[in-house]
Amino acid sequence: MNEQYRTHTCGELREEHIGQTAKLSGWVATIRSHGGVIFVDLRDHYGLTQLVLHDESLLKGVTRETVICAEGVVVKRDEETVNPKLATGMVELHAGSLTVLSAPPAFLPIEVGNSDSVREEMRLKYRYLDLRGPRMQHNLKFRAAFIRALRENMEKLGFLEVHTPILTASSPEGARDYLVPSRKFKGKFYALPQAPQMFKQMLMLSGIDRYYQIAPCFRDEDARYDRSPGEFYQLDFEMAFATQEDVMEVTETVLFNVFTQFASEDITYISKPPFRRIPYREAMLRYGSDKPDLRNPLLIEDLSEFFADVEFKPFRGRPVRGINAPGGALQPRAFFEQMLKFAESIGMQGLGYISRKPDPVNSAWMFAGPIGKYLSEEKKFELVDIFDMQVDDTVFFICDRPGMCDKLAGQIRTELGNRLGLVDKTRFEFCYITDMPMFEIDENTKKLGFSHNPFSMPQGGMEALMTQAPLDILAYQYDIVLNGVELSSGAVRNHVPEIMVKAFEIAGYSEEDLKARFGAMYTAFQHGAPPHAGMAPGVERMVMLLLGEANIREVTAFPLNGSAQDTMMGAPGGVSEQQLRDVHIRVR
RNA sequence: GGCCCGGUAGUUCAGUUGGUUAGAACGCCAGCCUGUCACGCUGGAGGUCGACGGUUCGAGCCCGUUCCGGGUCGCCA
Repeated sequence: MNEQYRTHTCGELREEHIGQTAKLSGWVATIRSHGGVIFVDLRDHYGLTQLVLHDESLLKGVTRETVICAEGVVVKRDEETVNPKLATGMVELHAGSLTVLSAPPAFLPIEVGNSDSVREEMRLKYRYLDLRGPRMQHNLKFRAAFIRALRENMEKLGFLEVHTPILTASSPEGARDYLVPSRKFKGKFYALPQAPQMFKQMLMLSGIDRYYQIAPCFRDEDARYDRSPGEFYQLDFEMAFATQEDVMEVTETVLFNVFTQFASEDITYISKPPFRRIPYREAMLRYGSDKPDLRNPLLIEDLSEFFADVEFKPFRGRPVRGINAPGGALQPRAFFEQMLKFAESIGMQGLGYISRKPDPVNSAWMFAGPIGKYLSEEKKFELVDIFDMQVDDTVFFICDRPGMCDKLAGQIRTELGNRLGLVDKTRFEFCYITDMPMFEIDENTKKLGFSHNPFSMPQGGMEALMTQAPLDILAYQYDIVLNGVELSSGAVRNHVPEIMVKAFEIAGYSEEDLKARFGAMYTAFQHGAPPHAGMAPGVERMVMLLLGEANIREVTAFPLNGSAQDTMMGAPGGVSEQQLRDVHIRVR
C-alpha cells in the first residue's frame, strides 16, 4: 500500500507504535475541544483512534463526518487517560497536520452510530451514513464470516458450488415473479428466480452429485420482520441418490457447526444433532404451529373427547384444546383480562379457564374459573390427570371450528409462554417438521390442491397415490425450524415422471397441463433422473437469529423497505420512453 | 388489497379541553476552557406542524380526502 492516505488504519495503533510517525485517514466521529487541547476521534472500518491537536485553526471547517487525513506522532497515553473501551486506547496520535479530503453538509440527515434512535425510513434513505455506525459495520462483518463458514462446511462435505441463472423463465406456481421484458422477443418475459429449484434439480440430472450455492432468490411478495421483500439469500443445496435422512443429516451437521461457532456468549444451549423430528400432525396438535418454538415449554392437549359428554354448549361437537399454565392461578386478574383481550383480537369468542387452588376451609383444594361449574367432580379429577395439574395451575380452553382450533391454540400457547416468561431466550432449539401432507383442500376454492411443493415425492410412491385417500397421503417434505422461525423447507423430489403425472392428476391437472406449465422439468425427467433431495436454509434469518436482531433488514447492507422500495436509489423508478419502446412496453 | 399505529426544527420526540409568540434533547453556528473520550459552560440560528379541503371568531389538536412510513392479516407451491 502506498502511503498517500495512510500508514495505518484507525484500529491498528498499539503501544509497539509509540514514537513512530503515522498517517491516518477516516471520518471524524467526535470533536472535544478544551481550548488549548483538542481531541478528535477518527473512525474507519477498522476502529477508532484519538487524535490530539493543539491548534484549533487546524479544525476550521471540520465537523462530524468530515473525511480527513491526519499525520503525527504516536504517543503513549498517561496512565489515567488510557481508554480501556478502545482497542487503540493505550495510545493517541499527536497530529501536526490535518487535511480535509471531503466535507459533509452542516446538517447531517441522521446521526452516525445512533441507529436505535433514528427512524428506519431515514436509515434506509441515507444507508451509507447508517452503515458507518458500529452496529451495521459489525453485522456486515459477521454476515460475511458466517457465509464463509457455511461455504467451508459445505465444501468439506463434498458439495460443489454452481451458479445458476438470474434471468430465467417465469414459473406458474408459488410466489409472484419479478418479470423482465425481452427486447428481442416482443411480448416475452424473463423472470428472476424465486429459488434455483428447477436448476438444482437439473444439476442432479446432469450428474452433479452434491450441489450448493449461496443463492439469491427473488419474490414479489410483501415483507415481514423475517422476510425481505424482493430479494434474499439461501444456502441452497441438493444431493443425488439421497434420502430425507441424508439431507437432514447434512443440514443439522452444518447448522450445528456454524451456530456453535457464531452463537453469542449469552447462548447457553444449542440443540445437538440429531435434531428432534416432529411429524406435522403432531406439531399442529401439540404446538398449534408448523414452526413451533420449542423454547416455550407449554404443550397443547386435545380435549375434544373430554368435552364430548360435558353440558357446556359452546364446546359441544367442536374440537377443544387445553393448555396448562403452571402457576397461572397466582396471576393477577389483569392477566386473565389481557389474555381474554388477546384471544378476542385473534378472533376467538372467549377464553375459558379453570384453576386448581388450595381450599382455605379444609386445606384440600378446589377449582375456580368460569368453566368450573360445568364440570363434575369426576371430570375435574380427570383434568388433573391429563395435565398433571398442580395447585395454582390454570388450564386454558380453546375451542373453534376445525381447521382453526389448532392455530388459535398455538397463538394462545405463544402468548401464555411470553406473558408468563417461560420462553428461555438463551437457547437455540432446532427441530424438523416432517411428514407434511401432500394435498390439502384450498380454503377459498374448496378444491383439492398441492399443500407444498408439487414436485415432492409422495410417501409410498405410486402405490400410495393409487390406493390412499388424497388427504391421507404424506409427502417427503420437511421444514427445519429454529426458535419458532422456519429456516428452510426441503423435500425428496419426485424424480419419476409417471408418479408426477399421477400426483398432478389428483390435484386436478392433466398431463397436458403439467407439460404446458412445467415442460422443461417434465421433459428433463424423461432422460434418466437420479433420486434426489435437498434443502435451502435462509441466510438472513440465520444471521438475524445469531445476532439477536429483531429485523432482517439489520443484517442486509441495502435492503428494500417494507413496500419493496429502495428510497436511496429510487427503485422502482421510471424509465425513458426509448427504454420502454425497446422492450415493447406501453404503460397505461 | 383489509385493519391498526404514526408523520411537529437537520435528527429523536413532547405539545393538556381547540385559545397569545409551537417546546426539549442531540446536532449545527459563535464564545470560554490544556486531558477529554457521548467532555463541560454561555449564547445563537433553525418550523409551510406530510399535503389538500372543511368545521370554527380561532386548528399542530376536530372532520373528510390524499401522500408517505411502520406493524399485522391476506399473500409467501
